[in-house]
Amino acid sequence: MLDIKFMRENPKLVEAAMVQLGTADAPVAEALALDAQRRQVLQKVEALRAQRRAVSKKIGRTKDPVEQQALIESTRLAGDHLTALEMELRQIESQFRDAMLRIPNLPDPGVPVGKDEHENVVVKQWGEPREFDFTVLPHWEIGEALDILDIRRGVKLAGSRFYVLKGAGSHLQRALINWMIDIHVQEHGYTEVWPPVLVRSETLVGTGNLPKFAENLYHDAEEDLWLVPTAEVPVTNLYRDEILPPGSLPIYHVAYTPCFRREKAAAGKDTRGIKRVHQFDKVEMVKFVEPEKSGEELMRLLDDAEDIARRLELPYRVVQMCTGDLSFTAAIKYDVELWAPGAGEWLEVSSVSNFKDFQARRANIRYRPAVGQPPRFVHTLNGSGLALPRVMIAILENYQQRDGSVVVPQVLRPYMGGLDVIR
RNA sequence: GGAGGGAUGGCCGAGCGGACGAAGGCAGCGGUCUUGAAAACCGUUGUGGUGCAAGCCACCGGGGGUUCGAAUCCCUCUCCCUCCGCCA
Repeated sequence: MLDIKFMRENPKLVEAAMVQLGTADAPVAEALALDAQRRQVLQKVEALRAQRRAVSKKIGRTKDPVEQQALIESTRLAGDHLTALEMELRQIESQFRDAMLRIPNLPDPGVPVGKDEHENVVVKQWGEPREFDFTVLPHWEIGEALDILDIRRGVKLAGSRFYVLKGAGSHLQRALINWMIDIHVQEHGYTEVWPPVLVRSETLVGTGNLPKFAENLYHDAEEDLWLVPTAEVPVTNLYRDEILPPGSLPIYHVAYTPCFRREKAAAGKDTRGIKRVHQFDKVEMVKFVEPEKSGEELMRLLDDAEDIARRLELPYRVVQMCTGDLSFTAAIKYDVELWAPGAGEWLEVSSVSNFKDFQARRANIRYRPAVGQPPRFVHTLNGSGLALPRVMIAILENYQQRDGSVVVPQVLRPYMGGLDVIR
């Protein structure tokens, strides 16, 4: 959520930002009009309430029953008027809030301006794609041949875009999760969290997934609970409606969760393999920091994600999103992409964003800089560290050998009982 | 799932229709005293909205209602506790 005061003072700037984001349909003008209306009605309501309070106090003090009755009669009509106005105010406020919740975050001034993903900027590349002296296979062929990935049976159980890992495939996944969390906790300074993966609507509003992106989420109507699309949702909301005491920041959390995405919009895209599925696993990093620090914290968060790719010795590149490809909530965002030789493409395995105070406003997450000082909104950031199925794809495709076996990355071997080759 | 009891400021806890943004205690902060500290004493301490400002308004778990007036009465939701049932 944007700061309404900032919007009032800089309407042109906000409108211009919406054009850059390619979301000129965002209800900025509507929100501003509702805000003006809201304040107008609010002033009337407050004046009437002040008046009512004064009369009521007088009624309480009046001893003479006749005089008291006269006062009650005189103010009854004003009361009805007030009730009507209050109802109007409530309606305006709810419309106002709804409009505010549908306006995206403003891009950081440093974000390259661009129309869509074609204008994203590759800012870094690490590692050399391996040269193969045999025909490289895509991960689904490698996985099926080794009997560690069973897509057909996954589909039997749950439908398209579901899969089953088996034997060393399952073990590799478990190893990756444990190893990644250990690195982030022991070497990057994060505190581990194991949150619920079913959450309430308010939780999803806090991170910006609702109200706008309900169609991408799984929802249990009976209990009104939602399956999280990422650990970002429960972990960011950990401190919703709280004022963190002085000295609390920065807070770094890392969490593993399964992630659930309906991806209705993506039907028909990336249908082969496990690149785009409805349920996947992910290790996610979330930071809560002071506003002045979020810029540098973003770069460190990005490096923490890259570090995982480097340790796995997987070639990767870092791409900065242009304005047109920025997510709804991010002010600035980088993707880490692993090279997948089998499919011949770069796979997004991490999306590292600074949301500044956008989520903090929605979720009402504040901190007190020092005793006696007023609270301020924190800045939130997050990044995958990393998304499992695509790391799995990259490992299978990069580490494949002529005979169909797959070498286990050095760093994972202690987590796989010393196994060095899956065959 | 069934029966009952609760939710008040950072914490504990009073208030059950008007004098309550809310007694009292604790904690915190400032001060007096002290070589320093403790004790004692005095003072002070919530969040937000709105307005140029003085100020005004809102908030006693959330939302709605009754009333001239609600922390207090009614409805509803959420959460917590006790007992029974069920359960990995």
